[in-house]
Amino acid sequence: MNVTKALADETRVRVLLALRRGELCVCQLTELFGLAPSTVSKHLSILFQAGLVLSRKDGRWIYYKLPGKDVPVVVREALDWVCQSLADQERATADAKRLKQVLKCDPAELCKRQLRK
Amino acid sequence: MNVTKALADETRVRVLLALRRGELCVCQLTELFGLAPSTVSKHLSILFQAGLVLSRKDGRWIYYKLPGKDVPVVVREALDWVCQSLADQERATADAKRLKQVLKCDPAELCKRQLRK
DNA sequence: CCTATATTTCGTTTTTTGGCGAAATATAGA
DNA sequence: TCTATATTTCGCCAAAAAACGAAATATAGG
Repeated sequence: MNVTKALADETRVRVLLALRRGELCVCQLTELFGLAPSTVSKHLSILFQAGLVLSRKDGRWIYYKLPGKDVPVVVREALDWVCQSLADQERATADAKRLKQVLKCDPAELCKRQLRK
Repeated sequence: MNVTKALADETRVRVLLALRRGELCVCQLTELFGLAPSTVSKHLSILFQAGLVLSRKDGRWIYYKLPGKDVPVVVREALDWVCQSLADQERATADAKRLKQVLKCDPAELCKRQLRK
């Protein structure tokens, strides 16, 4: 719905930057940020409503990714801005590093780990 | 400080769009939005901290304006995005119309009117 | 058709933000 | 220097947003 409000939360910007590498499922993002799955899910739904991400269901997993070129100009420009201007901030670099570790794990393993908490 | 948070509030985006025409003082913006002077002042300080506006003191009046080209890329791109993508929304057009009326009044008159409330 | 499990939805609590009015600050002009 | 006044700062309250855990939903695989 509202793009500016969707971008206001730091976690949501971090999600967008993490998705530059390619699609990720909820448990991978949950692991990356160290938040509760329900919290991450909420953030994703806000990004989705704003048109800033797309989702794809694959069995029990739901993958989120950045949209292609066929989106409203507001969304396209917003994403370009985030990716170009906010990408080289401290937090983003740390996330990129941590994401590499997360990607080494099988999503199923991540989910089990999260259940234990 | 934080550009995304500064853009999250609708009033603050309206301020930026109103400033496209040129500088405005606090009482003019106060009149335009129908909010308390202290509220408008707070919004302006948030925009200022984010680097999205500049201010100039002229006697008892303080004028705010959009910055020129010599600002960080994050700020420049954000402003371009707001002005290009958010300018033609219903709210913005109504504001532009109302702003013309406000500009007809002497700032001193506006301030007196606001004191009476 | 069960069971396990990935994600979402819901209800609640905590934190953040936006709003106002009153008081403080600063400046113009008598 | 005194007064009027444009803006900001401060303290408070209400509304919005973020976080969590528990319960609900949906699907894979026995």
